[in-house]
Amino acid sequence: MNRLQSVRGMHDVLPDEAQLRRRIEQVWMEVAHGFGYEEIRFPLVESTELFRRSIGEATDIVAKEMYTFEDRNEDSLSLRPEGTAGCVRAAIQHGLIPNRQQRLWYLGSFFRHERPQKGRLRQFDQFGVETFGMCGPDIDAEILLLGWQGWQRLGLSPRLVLNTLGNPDERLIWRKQLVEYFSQFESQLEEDDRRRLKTNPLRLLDSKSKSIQDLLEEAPQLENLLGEESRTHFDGLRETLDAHGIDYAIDPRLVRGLDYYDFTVFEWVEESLGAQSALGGGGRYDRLVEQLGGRATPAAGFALGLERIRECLEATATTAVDVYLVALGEEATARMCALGMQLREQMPDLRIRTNMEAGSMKAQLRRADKSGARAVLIMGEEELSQKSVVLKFLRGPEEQQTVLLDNIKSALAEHFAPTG
RNA sequence: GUGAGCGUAGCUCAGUCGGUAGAGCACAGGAUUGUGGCUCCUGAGGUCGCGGGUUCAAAUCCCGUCGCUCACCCCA
Repeated sequence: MNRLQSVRGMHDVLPDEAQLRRRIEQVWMEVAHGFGYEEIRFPLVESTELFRRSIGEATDIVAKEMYTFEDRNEDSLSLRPEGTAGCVRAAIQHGLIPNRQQRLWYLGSFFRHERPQKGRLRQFDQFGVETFGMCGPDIDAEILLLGWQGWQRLGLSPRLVLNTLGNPDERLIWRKQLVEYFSQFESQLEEDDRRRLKTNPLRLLDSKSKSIQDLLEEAPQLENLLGEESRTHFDGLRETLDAHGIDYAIDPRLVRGLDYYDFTVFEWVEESLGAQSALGGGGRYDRLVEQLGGRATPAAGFALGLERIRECLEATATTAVDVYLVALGEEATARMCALGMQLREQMPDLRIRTNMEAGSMKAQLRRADKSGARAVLIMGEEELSQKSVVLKFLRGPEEQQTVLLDNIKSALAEHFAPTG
């Protein structure tokens, strides 16, 4: 019988790392909160149809990376591979969209059946924001400012890469020109690139193959096809970013792999991560709401890969408790347990760990030391009869003292100032 | 889906020419009875990823498989 293990590409998060993960999540939740965004939660499973219609049939995500299955009613369901589709579906279903502005954020797990590697898991966590009902470049700028504040608070400074994909008409023309251009060189193209030329020619732009990169030098540029609206939008976004002193680079080759983007697209990139270097990305998707059955509504958003962000941060986990409770003998153990409950009620910020499995004084103090506790309370026969407890400090020069049970709260309060 | 490298104790790793396993850290107990950390002693802990093959004998050689890592691909 094989030893049970987690499924491929789906990792456990152990206590050391969990703490850092929680910090990252907290930063983003607080930043979104501070911008007046509201939380939304939606299911991990949706009908497969939803993802086909939003992300696009031809994308790799839908074509070969989804966890798709039939349930007992023979309905085709899929584990969500990204957040935007489900968020939009939920917003439409509950009337969150028409005739108003909406700013939402979400946090959760997503699933893609890809070959795992650094920065790429089959189950991964994302934080994302989606906004509806605002068509100007100022909302594009706002979500970038929101992101910028998050990076600041985490002490990171990923490179912001920006591009515009124009409107669908402009893009269609560009796409045709690209296909024509690359078709001349079809015989020189590698198999992957030839396939892309057929199915998703825009993706040739970010191909890593040398031949493509060389050919791109002379390839038709979308910039030359952009109309008034597209230009004004992009310029407006850039002005706002400049006004806030936010650094960015324009990369005309940034296209992204989901079909629903228009106008603005962007990524935050941290090169040191290796091949999977995008910490997050997003853009504007003005057609998606209508495409999914809602009233036409402009929209913009982004998503961040929490595991990748974690990779950039040092684990400085401190799982230390504050106070460790040591007791000798049955009666003292029971009395100490009660004292612990009392103190947790009186001082809810304190982390108080009770010794289990008895053990000698030596063993208990050793566990206290390992727990990282700054102070320990000790109760034995003597203290029991005196209605007192020994307060001993493990980390500082303070002498240990015997404290009456009635005074223990104030004695602790002297050494553990309430935080936050 | 493709390619390369790697799977030995909880962790990091050693293991020669095939002769059925070791270290450090971590863990538990002790060094005169109720005081942690440092030191010393002792102990516990291993289906050598899994399955098959070759052999008198496999952690070691061969095949398969699962997993990890990195890259392609793709994206967060």
